[in-house]
Amino acid sequence: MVKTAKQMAPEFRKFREYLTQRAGVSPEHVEALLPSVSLKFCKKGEVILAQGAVGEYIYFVEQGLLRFYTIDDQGKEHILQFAPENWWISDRNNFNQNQPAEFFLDAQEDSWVVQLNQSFFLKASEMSKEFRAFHDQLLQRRIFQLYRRVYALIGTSARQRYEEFIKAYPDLIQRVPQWMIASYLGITPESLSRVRREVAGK
Amino acid sequence: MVKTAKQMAPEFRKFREYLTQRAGVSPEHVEALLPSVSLKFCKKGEVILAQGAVGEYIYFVEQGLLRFYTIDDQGKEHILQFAPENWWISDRNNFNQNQPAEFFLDAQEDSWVVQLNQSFFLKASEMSKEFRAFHDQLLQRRIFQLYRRVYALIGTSARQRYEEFIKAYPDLIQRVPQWMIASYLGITPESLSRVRREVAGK
DNA sequence: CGCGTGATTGAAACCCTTCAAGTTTAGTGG
DNA sequence: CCACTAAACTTGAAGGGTTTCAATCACGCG
Repeated sequence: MVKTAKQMAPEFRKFREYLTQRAGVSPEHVEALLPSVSLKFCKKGEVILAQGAVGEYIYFVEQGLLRFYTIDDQGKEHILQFAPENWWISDRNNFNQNQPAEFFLDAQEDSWVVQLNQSFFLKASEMSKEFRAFHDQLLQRRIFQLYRRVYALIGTSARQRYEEFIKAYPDLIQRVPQWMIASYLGITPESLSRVRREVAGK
Repeated sequence: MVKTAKQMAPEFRKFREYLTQRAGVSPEHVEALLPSVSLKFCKKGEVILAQGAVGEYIYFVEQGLLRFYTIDDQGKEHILQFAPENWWISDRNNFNQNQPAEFFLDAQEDSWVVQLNQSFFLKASEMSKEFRAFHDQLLQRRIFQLYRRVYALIGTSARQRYEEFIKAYPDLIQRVPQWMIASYLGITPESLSRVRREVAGK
């Protein structure tokens, strides 16, 4: 139930851990940075950033699952990214240029997110060489991941993409409805259903 | 002719301009950084980085046009990115993790490229706050551009993708053969030919 | 229990690919 | 500068993968 989840506010547990363990930021630096970020609870289905809005945050997922997507002229959703725990997500164009957001961001599960604004990144980069290097690598890995996805879309079949997906994100197939995975893969739910039957019976 | 182009070595003209004008790096900082980069001439068709190789550079295109692509099991090329003048390109996974490159990089025209290694980026970030901020934005813009491309691939038709392409990169259609544009768009050369006829006669 | 959402299945249609042939264009050597 | 050749582009016909539309089934939740 929603209230329950909300009562158990995670108090930046994962975020703290992430910064120290993965990014290598010293605990002192982390504590110095925490005052300038805020924690937000998002109920399942809540739209965090809407296309056309001007937001000011990048989000880090403490708990739960976000969904980054767009809606085309025919009203069809196209999912660009899932963001489970320990992921960063935002409409980066919006964030950096104060342009209206091109994509939507909403909560696929009840979630806790850390909201980070420009000044957090400026301060963190100023303060910690480790953060700087880590953040740089984070962006580069995302670029790389996206090139792989582009290749999958231009170079492989729906079936191959599905098989890669379940290998890469085995947990997600438990957590999101099939039609969203189809959307992520760039096919219809019907096609995914057929692909799955084919894959199962081999 | 090759020799001629080589004789006219551009001596970091665009690179210098780029760092001062676009990245906002001070001329003194630029001059301090230049000794640690090198200029390389690439003959049309030359493979700069091959899949499986371990490279150490990120490239900035002074002059010419590079092509970033992969080759699938059936020997078919899939172009992930064109890099004309003033573009940065590399197999970033390879660069950062010293992993074997997953993609190929070659010269589509006789080109001059600036080779930048890890230490350049470390020094530049150390030295110039402007470079740091700019490089960060550069990566974020690339991420954004790639999300757009993913959307185009999962959400729009071959025809729409082609029309977007000529709007976004009008110069490239003059400079690369049609079959490469088809490859970039994720369709066959035959399909692109038909799409073009359709678009022309409307 | 009934309703809504998600998953499956079938049949027809569609977009794009494949394969094969023909045409145009561009590059090279004489 | 022409002739020759290879590469690129176009066109057609057939085939395949995926979509669309419609109907049915399964399930969780009030």
